[in-house]
Amino acid sequence: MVEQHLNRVFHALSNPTRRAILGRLASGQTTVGDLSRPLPLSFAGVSKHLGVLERAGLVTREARGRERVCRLNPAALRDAQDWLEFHTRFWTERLNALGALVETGADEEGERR
Amino acid sequence: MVEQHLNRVFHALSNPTRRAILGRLASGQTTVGDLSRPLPLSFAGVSKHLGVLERAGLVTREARGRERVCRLNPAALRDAQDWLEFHTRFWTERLNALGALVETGADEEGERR
DNA sequence: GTGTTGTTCAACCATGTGGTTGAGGGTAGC
DNA sequence: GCTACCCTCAACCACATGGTTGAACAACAC
Repeated sequence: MVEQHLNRVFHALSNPTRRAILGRLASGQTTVGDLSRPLPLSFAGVSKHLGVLERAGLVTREARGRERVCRLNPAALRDAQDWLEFHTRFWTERLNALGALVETGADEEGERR
Repeated sequence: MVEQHLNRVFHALSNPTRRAILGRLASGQTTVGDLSRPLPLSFAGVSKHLGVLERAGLVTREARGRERVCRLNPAALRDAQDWLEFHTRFWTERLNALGALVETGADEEGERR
């Protein structure tokens, strides 16, 4: 269900630490260790954040020896971006149309009473 | 601070009820009552959600008599959309570049060890 | 005035979140 | 084998979230 996916992606993005992790990952794949080194967080804390990002489909973790290599998956942002793009465009057009209506004397408020 | 704003917007969008409210609001301004009527939620519950959306700057509430009229503010989506657009583009380009590197025999993994 | 309606607020509850610590499982190095 | 390292998991804590109910307030209707 796409709704569920949107929930997860938006929630994942709502945390600055997780956005930082994504930013870090954008400059290349890394291990969990490298990822957590600069963060003011415990190892396990970072691992939890990665879990959230992974459940949202934004990153993948893959075992390589005793390390875990983390990679970005930009495709997972697609749904969220589509949602935002559609709605900003749609809303803006609607609001412009309403503005035009008001200017011509019609009263939009009647629509909802 | 834009970080703070992103937190709030993404968090506001991470809830399906709130996205439904936004969708409903896209077809015209409404009162809190009209908004909560079709939702399987108490009046106060909807009011709380509106508080979250308002703090994120996504909607505005304005008193009109004893009612509160809710309106969309599409501009507040701008930051979130910009963030997403920049990152999807940036990530995708990076990943394509890495793919090209790998194909030419260079090993990107050396970058982070 | 009284009563009704629209809305918020405060208090509460269950659950989720972001963080910690400590234990433990694999893997690498010797 | 042993030890050291990378990482996850389970348990815990404080606090936020999403929901409820009931009280309160402001404005309309009479």
